[in-house]
Amino acid sequence: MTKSKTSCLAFSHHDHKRCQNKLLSAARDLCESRNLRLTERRKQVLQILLQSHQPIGAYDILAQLNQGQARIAPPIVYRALEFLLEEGLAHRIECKNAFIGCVHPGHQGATQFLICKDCDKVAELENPVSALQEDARNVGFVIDHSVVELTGTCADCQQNVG
Amino acid sequence: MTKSKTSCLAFSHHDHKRCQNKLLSAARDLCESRNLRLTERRKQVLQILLQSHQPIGAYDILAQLNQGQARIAPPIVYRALEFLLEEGLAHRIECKNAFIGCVHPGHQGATQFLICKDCDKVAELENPVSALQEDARNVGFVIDHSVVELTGTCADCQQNVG
DNA sequence: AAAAGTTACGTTATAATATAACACTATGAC
DNA sequence: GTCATAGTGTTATATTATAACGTAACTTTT
Ligand SMILES: [Zn+2]
Ligand SMILES: [Zn+2]
Ligand SMILES: [Zn+2]
Ligand SMILES: [Zn+2]
Repeated sequence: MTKSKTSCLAFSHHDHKRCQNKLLSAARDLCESRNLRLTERRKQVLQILLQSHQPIGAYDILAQLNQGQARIAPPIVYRALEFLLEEGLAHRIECKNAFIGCVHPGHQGATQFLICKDCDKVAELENPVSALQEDARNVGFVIDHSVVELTGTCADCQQNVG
Repeated sequence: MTKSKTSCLAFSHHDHKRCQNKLLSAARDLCESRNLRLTERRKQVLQILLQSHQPIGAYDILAQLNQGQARIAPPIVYRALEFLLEEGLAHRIECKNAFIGCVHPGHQGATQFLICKDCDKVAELENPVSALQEDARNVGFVIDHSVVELTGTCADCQQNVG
């Protein structure tokens, strides 16, 4: 019960400013502990990802970075994203070609996403996909990476419409 | 056991020519029963998708269609794909931006894919993602569409390497 | 069968997403 | 300081996808 709530951060009302700060600081700690550099660029991109629990496209990130007089190019964004994805500080939402900040940085194992098609918020779960894993094992398939993206309507949005 | 084997067509040695013919003919039946037109174009694209159990990109499909003197353009392919996806005769593999023929046309419900990163073959399963569905229900999320793509190494490819 | 309505196809142009290749700069190790 | 490496910046281009508009083909109605 408590677990579910925690996992579904995106769909529960919370102090998001605190949420952002906590995640940013967790990212700093994680990088320090792994002897990696959370450079200014990487931090900028992570902060943009953490602005909301909605995924954002690489070119939208780029646009935000270029809001001032800066004129940087796509590779800069993609490289920062590459770093964040590798370290598990962000995730790629395949069905949207977009990216989102990880809400439990440092976690091990696979992640699943609940994507609301109405408010566009994305919640991150951490269940084992047990039945599938068993099926895979039965046919001798060794899972390396999983993409589990469930699109639908979150509780809030159901109320607002129906 | 038998179920698993059937589901994992892509990873089991089989008479693929027969497999193709069966699936094409199933597609014809399905369209007829739904009063839909499996036009020449749509059939062409489906046949290309059914050439193998590996996903293929829209532009590769286009290239095949343009092998003769034909010079058709992307929208034609995307429209045929749209039709096939809507009718469940093909699937989109999100993590590859590619498409694959459905191996059990007419099936109801969600599908999961096992994607071998070595031979690139894709098997289609039909399990309910029960644990996840329960989690979703617990937070009041109503699932509409699911993307489940497990990338790894198939049994054959494990032998060939390790 | 002509007219009208609808679905599918074709073409052009362009949008949106992503990467290759190469040069420059900062950082850490010695 | 020199060197090696990792990170950034820039240009150009590849890859994937769709908007917009016109034509052709099938269906339904009359
Ligand atoms: Zn938050
Ligand atoms: Zn919602
Ligand atoms: Zn086959
Ligand atoms: Zn394989």
